[in-house]
Amino acid sequence: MNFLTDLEQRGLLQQVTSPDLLPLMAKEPITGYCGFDPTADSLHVGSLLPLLGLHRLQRAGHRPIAIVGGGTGMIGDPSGKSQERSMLSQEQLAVNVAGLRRQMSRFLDFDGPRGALLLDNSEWLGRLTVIDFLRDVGKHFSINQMVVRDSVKTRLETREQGISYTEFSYALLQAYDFLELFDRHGCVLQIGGSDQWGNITDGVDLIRRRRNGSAYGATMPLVTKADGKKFGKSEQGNVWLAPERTRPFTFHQFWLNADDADVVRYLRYFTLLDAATIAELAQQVATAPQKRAAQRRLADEVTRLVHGDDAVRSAATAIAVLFEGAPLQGLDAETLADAFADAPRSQLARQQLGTAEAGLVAVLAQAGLSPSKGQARQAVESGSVAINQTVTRDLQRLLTADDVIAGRFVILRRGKKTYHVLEIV
RNA sequence: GGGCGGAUACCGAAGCGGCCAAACGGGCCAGACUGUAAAUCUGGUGGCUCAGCCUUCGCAGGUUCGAAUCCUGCUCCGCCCA
Repeated sequence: MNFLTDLEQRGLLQQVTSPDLLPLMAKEPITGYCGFDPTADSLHVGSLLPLLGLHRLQRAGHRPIAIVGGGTGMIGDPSGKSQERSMLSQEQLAVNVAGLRRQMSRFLDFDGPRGALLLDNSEWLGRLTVIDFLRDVGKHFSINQMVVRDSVKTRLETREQGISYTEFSYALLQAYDFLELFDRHGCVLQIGGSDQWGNITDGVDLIRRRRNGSAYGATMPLVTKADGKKFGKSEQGNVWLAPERTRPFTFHQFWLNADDADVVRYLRYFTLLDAATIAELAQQVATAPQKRAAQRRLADEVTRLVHGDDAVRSAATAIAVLFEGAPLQGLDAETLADAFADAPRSQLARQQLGTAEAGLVAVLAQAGLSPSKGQARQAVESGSVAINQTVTRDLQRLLTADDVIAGRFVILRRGKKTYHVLEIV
């Protein structure tokens, strides 16, 4: 399917710079790019949209280029930021760039005639001299126009924060990136979030002025939530793509917990499922919301894209155990450790089993499941504490060898979903 | 500089000599319900060796059998007057 039509049908097309782009892309394969800021060593779910954008571009027969902004990352994009960015050190930047490259490579196919490219713009920005930049790029930009741009204007209006000359110049560097890619790789398209519109059109304009060339831009909408909260946050904070930062299970849960009002849109945005499949799932949201078929599919699909099949299977096991009352006893140590990978863990000496040190109340407090023994006691009395998924209200309960499963674990739970893994050593 | 009012548990806010670990509301935790949801209802919310004991009501000292409550000094915060 045509790239733009696909985006449009998914509600992913916010703006396009020119109607000429659609026929152009229908006629021949083109090269398009998207840039990613290395502000951290991992992307988060918000970046999935542009990343999948490149993936869809490639699927539609075009060549994608992903840029990791090693150069622009040293400057900081003022778009959508209410205050001046703190500068990253060179070393941190290098670490971040490497992290992003690793993640992005999952989404792109680097082989073949339309193999993707993964570039770092410090390659050319690092070589650019100030004088050349001011003459060749700066000359084409009007301060008058730049100061009325929202990203700049809001910062100019807030007197305390203001904007530095450095960040003010960011748009020019991004425009220069586009020009460079146009020259080197014949890249004629830039995609990005809707907050990138201004930066993208700057590039398009620069290419026209310097090369008399035609280049295009397309933006995708900001992801919103029906309840008005910010997308991409879980209770633990940002949802990252890096498994070290956000465990695959937590990642899976993030999508599984999508609101009914959001889930169909997310299926269109974040999966590669076709329209018919999504329509069918939408039907199920309407008729049998309690089954959450759409949420399950969404979570599985996105987790598969980001973490692979194994992560989807592990998540299924963990869900069965954590929420659906599947027996723990049959599980081997590895599966068990995996299912509870997110849970904090502590250790208990095997010889303490059956002694006062292994008293349930004491262990709960020590493990941090309850802030104090007094509260641990209340939790036990109220029936909110379970050992290996079995509720006990016995304040005198001692953990014994019989409680140890898979040879070395005791799974403690307080409330519905606060777990702690006690490892017997 | 002078006058007045205030400082209470995570937050807001009652209490003004014993019945105060401290009303009430919010938040948070848990239980029921449920779709691992929302709403609702119920319970809990200083610590412990828990029918008892210990430490808390801005800080330090005092009066009293007994103080969050009275007195003195100090710190900070509001308002009013110079």
